[in-house]
Amino acid sequence: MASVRRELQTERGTLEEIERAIMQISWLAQRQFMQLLDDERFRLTLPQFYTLIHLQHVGEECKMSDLADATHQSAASLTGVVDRLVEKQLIERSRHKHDRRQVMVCITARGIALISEIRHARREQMQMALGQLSEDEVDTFQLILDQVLAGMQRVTEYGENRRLA
Amino acid sequence: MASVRRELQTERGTLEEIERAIMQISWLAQRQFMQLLDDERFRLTLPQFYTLIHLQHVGEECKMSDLADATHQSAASLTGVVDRLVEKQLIERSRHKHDRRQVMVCITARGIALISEIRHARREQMQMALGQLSEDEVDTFQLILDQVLAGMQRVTEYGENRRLA
DNA sequence: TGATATACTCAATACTGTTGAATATCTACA
DNA sequence: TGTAGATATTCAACAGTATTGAGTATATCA
Repeated sequence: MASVRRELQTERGTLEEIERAIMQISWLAQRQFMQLLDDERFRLTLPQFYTLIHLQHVGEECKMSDLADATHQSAASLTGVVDRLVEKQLIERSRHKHDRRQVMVCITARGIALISEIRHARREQMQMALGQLSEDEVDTFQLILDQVLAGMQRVTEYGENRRLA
Repeated sequence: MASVRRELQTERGTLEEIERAIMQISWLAQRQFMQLLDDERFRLTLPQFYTLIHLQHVGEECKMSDLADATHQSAASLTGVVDRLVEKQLIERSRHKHDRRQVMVCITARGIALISEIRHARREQMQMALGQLSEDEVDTFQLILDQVLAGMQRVTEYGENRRLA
């Protein structure tokens, strides 16, 4: 941590370059993925996809509020997203057995199948994007990405804590 | 390129991990940045910001259709985005001198100042996200990111070419 | 001059995001 | 037991953005 701080003070270029690159990649990645998801086979939006994939990842039924936290959406907008996924029969809504205030959501077999199709379609794009990297670079990249992801999750938590204060 | 293809066939885990990490980082980065831009000081949306920052980057007036291409938005939605930026006096619209069909857009001093403020606010988040990386890792990360960005831009171009065919 | 191409905007519709209010249900305490 | 307060979710109203296709203005070329 200290090393980056120091570098930031003395030579601010690299960090700004990375910031710029991450922003551009994020924007581009979302745009490209949005277009892929708009294909007639899928007809999903980004929030719908990220909601669906989280449900597939946890593998069991999930509380609305937990789902909202995990996908970084407000409970209010998640309601609409879930409405549309239920309509497409990709997920199912139910009530918690004991606490009937809680709405539980679960991915269907159809939802799992769709995600698998999307991942397959996505692979072609990823191969092209990462095609110029050597094997070593791919490995290094993965390690660094994991750390960046962890760092970004810290930012989110910090922001939430600060909001409470 | 060949090396990644080969690895994909033999051991598909790494590439999928990277795919997952890039998707998560993109989603998270956009969400976090969205919240930052929603601050009362800025009140911008993501499309508005990326449009503004492209205008600042080119530094001179820019045709609507070029701006749409560069920011990966349709001409139709860009019209609305530009409307709102003009309303906030962050950019200005004018007509091309010779070809009066073309609408030219240019960032104002106020727009430049706002971007500078946003960058400054963003820096805190980035420091926290990248804080765990060593200096070497930061340098390596930057080099790899540039290649990934180039790769992703190839994907976009490929997609556009294929759409024409 | 008239036909066609180009550049952009507009209109209708769908989805997502925000806020704050409304509803239902649970919990705890007198 | 009954009721106040906490919790979980939805709803309603509104703004922004994406998509499509139609409409308008201007330019170009025969």
